[in-house]
Amino acid sequence: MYHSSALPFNLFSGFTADLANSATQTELSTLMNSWDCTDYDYDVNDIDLPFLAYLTSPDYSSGDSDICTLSESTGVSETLPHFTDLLATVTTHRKNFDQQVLQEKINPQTPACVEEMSIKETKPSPVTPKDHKRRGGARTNQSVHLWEFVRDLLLSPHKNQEAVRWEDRKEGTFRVVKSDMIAQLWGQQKKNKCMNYEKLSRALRHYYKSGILERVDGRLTYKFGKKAYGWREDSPKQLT
DNA sequence: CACCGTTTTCCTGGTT
DNA sequence: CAACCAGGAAAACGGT
Repeated sequence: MYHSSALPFNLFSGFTADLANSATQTELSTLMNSWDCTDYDYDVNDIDLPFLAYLTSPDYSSGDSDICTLSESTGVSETLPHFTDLLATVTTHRKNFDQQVLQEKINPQTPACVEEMSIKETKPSPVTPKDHKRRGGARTNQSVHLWEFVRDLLLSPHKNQEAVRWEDRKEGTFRVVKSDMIAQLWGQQKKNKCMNYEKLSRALRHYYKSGILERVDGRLTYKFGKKAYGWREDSPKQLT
């Protein structure tokens, strides 16, 4: 049923069957507590559990077997496209889940955020100089971080629209090709019509300090840092 | 309610 | 001159 090699972690025997059969978040959390994930880079949190469960389900396994076999000679995965697909699948399911949670949180009868959005849209407002000055926003309820968004663009050419492309895939360097486009895409994601590349790039620069991105020479060029995960083509540690 | 992390907004100054 | 880059500062906002 479950393909151990498809998951970016080692799992102990019997774990996956339990995982797939766990009905509630609490059950899943309890189960996860018994698993030591310290050996892996992947940072698992509760929200990932439904997707881990999905990966172990018959639904997932029906069409995908022998994913991510490792070459004995090179030690590198020979079926990387499958792994990329897998990551994309997990990402999609995660997003759907996030949307679902969001929808449950928002009572359609009292659409506070919709109201807020319409205010934002219909009322550019007679701003006083001060009002105009600071109108920040935090991360969205969709829980997608900017760097993950960029990573997903790099991994999903169909969404990408050539806004960003790999400069050196192995090094993790990438280049923003269309700065306006990527800002627009990010703005769509965050439902923020005021997003532009200036602001997006400032947000990217904040990642230098946390190690998610590293500085590299060259305009519009960035590099994934040690704290970034899921972007690698061959990640033996994850494939085990 | 306080605090934290992330992102947004704005800004100044420097570089390509 | 336009487009970027580097960061500081402050604020917004979701999550805990």
